[in-house]
Amino acid sequence: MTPKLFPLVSADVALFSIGDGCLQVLLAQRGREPQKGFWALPGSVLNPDLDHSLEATARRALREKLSLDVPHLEQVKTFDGATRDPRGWSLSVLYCALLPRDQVQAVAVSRVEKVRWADADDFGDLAFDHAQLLQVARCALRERVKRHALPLHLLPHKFTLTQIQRVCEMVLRTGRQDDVQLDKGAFRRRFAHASDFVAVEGEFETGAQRPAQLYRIAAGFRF
Amino acid sequence: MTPKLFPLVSADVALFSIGDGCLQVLLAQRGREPQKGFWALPGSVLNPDLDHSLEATARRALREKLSLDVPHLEQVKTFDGATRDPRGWSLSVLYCALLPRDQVQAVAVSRVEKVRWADADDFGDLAFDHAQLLQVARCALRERVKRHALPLHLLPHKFTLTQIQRVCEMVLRTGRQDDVQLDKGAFRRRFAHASDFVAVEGEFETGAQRPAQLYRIAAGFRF
DNA sequence: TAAATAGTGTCTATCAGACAATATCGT
DNA sequence: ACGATATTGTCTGATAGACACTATTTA
Repeated sequence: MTPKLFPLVSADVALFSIGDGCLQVLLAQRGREPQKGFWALPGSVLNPDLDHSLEATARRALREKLSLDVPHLEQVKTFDGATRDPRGWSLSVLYCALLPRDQVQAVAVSRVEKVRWADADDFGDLAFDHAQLLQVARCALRERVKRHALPLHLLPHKFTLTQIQRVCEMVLRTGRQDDVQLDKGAFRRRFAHASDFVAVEGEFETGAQRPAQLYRIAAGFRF
Repeated sequence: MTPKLFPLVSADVALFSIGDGCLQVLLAQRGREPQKGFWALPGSVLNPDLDHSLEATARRALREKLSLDVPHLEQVKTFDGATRDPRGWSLSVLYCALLPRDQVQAVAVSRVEKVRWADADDFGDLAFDHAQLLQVARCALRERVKRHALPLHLLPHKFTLTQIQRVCEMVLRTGRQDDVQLDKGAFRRRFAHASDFVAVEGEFETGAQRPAQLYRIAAGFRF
């Protein structure tokens, strides 16, 4: 028998994806007290017998509850204090993950928890201090893209330059109405010498227009 | 009697200052097992009865052990796992603080712990995984200055533009030998419209040269 | 006057935003 | 041909690095 956990240590995940033309985040409905029935970020309490690290705790939460495996999980910030959880002194490490929607069957597969996609800028009330956690993760994501990092893991395996740009615009938005428009020329110029992604020679996205070159994430890319 | 802590939760602080012409960090010698006698970042185990938050734990550590109070304490990253501390599953939140040397009497005052200033890029072996913690804090500090944030809290109350520049160069260095030289003109131009600090009218630093205007941190400045 | 450092000005390469021009598809 | 979007090119203003020049002190 392992000793009782005190303080309460857990890992929570802000899992972002693109859907309905905007940035969305995965929420899970709490199945037990406290705050049963409230929506919250998916997460799990540390199990020292199973988890070598809190990142492992986060991965286990996604795997067990959502049958989901994410490539990159990044620590965002730690939230702690005596009053944030009614059970007492608690600490939660917030992680951030990005997934292309076509790799997320979570909503369909999950029988353990009720889950839904929420607009990343309009998600309503959440359990505990999770609204604050989510806002911090959302903001961290926006700041990274502002610093010219590319959220390529929000895109499908193959993608066009215009698709990257649209995704960046969605991440940069601060609300639903906001209309962030990046300049096409400037945006493409930035990647003339970058190596985050590479062209898939001979493959194009077709449509009622000139075909668009398809790209894929370069080996070694993180974030 | 409070329940026994499990996992072991603590807060550690990387306290930077300028001394001996380089960026230094404050180390404390461990006074008890495990790793007694090893040098480590100052820190303390969470005491739920005293600490409302882990930042409070960090402040308490500085206050109790070093008779020190810092204005700004910033969370850097959380380190955790089953093997980083011989006592078992542990978690430590790393904080970063900046202090002008003339406000640090720690080395003289402290009778609780033996402390010393170490070169921030050459600090030798440390207890537990503290060498890694320190490297992460050091790197985070460098990145912030690279992004044009000013580590004004490393400077004395009043300072000259050249002093800011020297401090930035020290922070940007990656090692002792490295010779980062910022351009004076470009450096000053950056702050023509900035509001991080303001001139102290009529006050100058004198020497064997043209007197230099003194500045002080503007109200509301963080970091 | 010389040495030292403060403070300012100039030139240029680079880059981002704005926007125009051209290319290549489906219909 | 036309509409739509991809891709490329041009112009311009802002900015950073390099470096030179002037200013003001002590010795």
